[in-house]
Amino acid sequence: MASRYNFKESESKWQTQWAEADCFGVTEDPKRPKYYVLDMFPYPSGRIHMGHVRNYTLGDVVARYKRAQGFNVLHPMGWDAFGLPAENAAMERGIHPAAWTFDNIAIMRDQLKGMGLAIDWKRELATCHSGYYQHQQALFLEFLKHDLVYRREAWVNWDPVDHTVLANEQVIDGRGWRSGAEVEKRKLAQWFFRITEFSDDLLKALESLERWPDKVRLMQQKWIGRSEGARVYFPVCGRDEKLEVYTTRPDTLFGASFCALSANHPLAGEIGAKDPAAAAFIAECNKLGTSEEAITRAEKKGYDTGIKVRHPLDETWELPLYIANFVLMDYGTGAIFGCPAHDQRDLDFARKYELPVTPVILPPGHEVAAFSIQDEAYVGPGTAINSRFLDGLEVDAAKSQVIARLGDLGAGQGTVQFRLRDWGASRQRYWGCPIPIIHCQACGVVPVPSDSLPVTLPEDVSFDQPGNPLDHHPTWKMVDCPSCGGPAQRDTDTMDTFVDSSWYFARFCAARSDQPLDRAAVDYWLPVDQYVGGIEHAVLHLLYSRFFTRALQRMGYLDVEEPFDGLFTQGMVCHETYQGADGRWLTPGDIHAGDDGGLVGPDGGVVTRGRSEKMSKSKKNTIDPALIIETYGADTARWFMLSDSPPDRDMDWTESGVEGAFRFLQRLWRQVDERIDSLPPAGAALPSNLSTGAQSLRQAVHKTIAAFTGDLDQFRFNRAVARVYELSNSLAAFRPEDENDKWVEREALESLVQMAGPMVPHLAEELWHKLGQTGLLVEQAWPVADSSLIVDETVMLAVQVNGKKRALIECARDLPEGDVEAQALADQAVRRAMEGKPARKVIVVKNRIVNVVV
RNA sequence: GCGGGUGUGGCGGAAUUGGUAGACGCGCCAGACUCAAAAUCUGGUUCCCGUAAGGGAGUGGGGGUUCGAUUCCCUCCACCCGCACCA
Repeated sequence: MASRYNFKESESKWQTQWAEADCFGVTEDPKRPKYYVLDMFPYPSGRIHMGHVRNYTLGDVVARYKRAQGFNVLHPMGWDAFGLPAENAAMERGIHPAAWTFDNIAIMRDQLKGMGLAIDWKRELATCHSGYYQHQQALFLEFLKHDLVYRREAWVNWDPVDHTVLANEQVIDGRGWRSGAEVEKRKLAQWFFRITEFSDDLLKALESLERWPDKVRLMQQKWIGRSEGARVYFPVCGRDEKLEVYTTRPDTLFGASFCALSANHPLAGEIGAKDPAAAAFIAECNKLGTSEEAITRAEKKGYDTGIKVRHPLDETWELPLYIANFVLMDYGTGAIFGCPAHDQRDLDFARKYELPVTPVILPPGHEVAAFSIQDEAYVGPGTAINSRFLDGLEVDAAKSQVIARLGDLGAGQGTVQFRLRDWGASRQRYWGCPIPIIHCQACGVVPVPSDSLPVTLPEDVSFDQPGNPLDHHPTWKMVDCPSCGGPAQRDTDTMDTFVDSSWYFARFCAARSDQPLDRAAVDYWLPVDQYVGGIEHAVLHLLYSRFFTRALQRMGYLDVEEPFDGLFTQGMVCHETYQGADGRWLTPGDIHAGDDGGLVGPDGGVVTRGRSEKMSKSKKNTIDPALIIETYGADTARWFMLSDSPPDRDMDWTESGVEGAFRFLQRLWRQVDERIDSLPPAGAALPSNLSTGAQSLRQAVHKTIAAFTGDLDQFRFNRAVARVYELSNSLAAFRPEDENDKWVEREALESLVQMAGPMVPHLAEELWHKLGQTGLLVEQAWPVADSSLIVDETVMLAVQVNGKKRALIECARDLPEGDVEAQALADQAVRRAMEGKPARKVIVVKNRIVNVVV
């Protein structure tokens, strides 16, 4: 009687053995090729969710596979542990953020260990630990020394209820995500990382990231947003001042009919100071929501300042100067010239304020006299008209001509403009890395001396009033100036948590070093060979990390430009959604099948089945991985994660799918269990005289090894899983004819177990030992296919007549074309389909297909 | 609005990158085992006509290139994602 696989016993047993043998602990070894596999480290929110399970299963397959291939594999884990939820927990439940965070880490660490991940836990780190952030503070001061971080006044999103700055991502439809208050724009002194120093580099190097998804590269490219154009200076009438404007269309300069300032432009501020109506308009602009709809719905509005500016190429030509709500302070110079004929916004604005619309670019095939602008601006190519010395030139030629002329006159020059802005990293929060700066009335900004690091967070803080707890703390910020000894104050802001995650991959190389980075270790391990995580970090985290790596290289901390050589972005884990009659979301655990085949809720009410969506608390369609692991085991969860859906696509979590995965693992166990007593011993030599059935099973084994290996290399895990099923099916159908044949059964079973190893490591380890092997499977080299076995001697060729398949013929591999053609034409079904007509043409594709054209 | 992606049986998906469409799994159907159920095993399962042999249609719709198209081109539709007043 076949017994069953006891996953509970087995999983904890092997986890213990791997840990005791320190299988996954690594050190630098220059003699061996290294492979650094990194999974995006989790935020310790409380418990692991299915997204983590998918992410870490994918990374673990790579880590274990590369390890079996002989690489020295670094696969670490840590905690992205600073952030708002900890402060929210403190406010809502009165738990200290540190206690909440460390409790969560303890729970989640156990959960991850229960997944059987091949991780070097000795390198574990948490960004909220002073042992980590002290080095971050040291790096910050290095950045400051190298002028890669600086302080300036900046417009920020201000939540007037919570008294704090919000990141752009925390502003939803113009309102603070927590308070719901309308966000205002305020000017505050903030620390900025000089990411724009590397704009060009960051953009150009995207091309070299061949093992990144195109999608991510494209998103970063758009985000960096390089454009070529010109700075143009418009003299302001009655002032000894010039208005600087950025444009990508200097060729349309003679079509200008106005200039416009952003409401936050310094000149607008000056004007507002004297002109109450202007001030009111500016205030209105600043209140305007930043949400999508607010922007698309907002009417183009302007305020005529009454001031005139002179055209840079004609001092007799005066243009009105407006303050306009659609001009962004963040882009270019915060001021534009308007050319209504060739820009839709400018056209809308010109129509509203009855400004002239002069076409200066003539579309190909049009006559000057017959061409005019109606409701749509013309943005296409053409030749310059109404443009004096530019007339007749194509757009590109006109651009370079006008830039040359502007240069001669000192009225402008060609420039490259980026959309990317410096990274504002100050946060008015408690649970983050303190900025190691002291503000002294006498000395100004003074860095905290390195021997005074770390600047640790005070533990006795209260969250009972809005705003920054560090600022409210009675004593923490009060210090003596390190420079003059006078009374001074600490910077009470903390760093954006994206700073924490911008260098953790490098810290993992020597996680206990007393320096931020250990040069020998980073030189050995970096770059990360395979990074695995969600697409949601396509821009922010992945761009910041690329910037940090460049900055660290410049400062001599490491010598790579790109942190992540290969990037894989996994899809989301989805589940069906359920709603009760009252419209409330119901959790899958409360749903069961009714008698009539429909779904019934907890109270017996009717349940509507909704579309499958990303698992989320709000839709209540989450499945707790802990429950799955408890019921089916970690290997089942891992196996199901890898089956069916390609890893980069969203997948559906279904109960029946999990059960299917569980069934297969049990079947694999049975296949070994039922045969083990009659198998030859482990290590026995290949016998001669195998039956044809055994020979073809051997072929199947080696073909599978070759294909499976290729699939793993390409992240095609779902296909790799299917190949294991196929081989398992072949083995199940196999009947050995004699003792020799049983050698092949052993070979098939051992190969199956080895291939399954990276995916379902506990079961595979168990079976490996059941098969009589003595060492650990994780120490076993990856199987290699015998190339002489993966080529068939005969092939099945499809024969088409006029493109329709009519027959299958079996031929010797590489049979000459003439022989193949003869065999095809002799086939009964082919002849019937040809209806006695002669073949006009016969196409033979070697070892693949024959097409007869009649 | 701009950019990108996806679309194949009841479902998840496969198809050697222009060469036998539907591998593998889920589900379903039938059978075996069982007093029975579960588990397991065997067979079947794109649709239509046909008892069958066989035939026809078929990869979101329409058109094209080709001996041959899920794959390439044009066009339309649906859904998803990213960016969004970027001058």
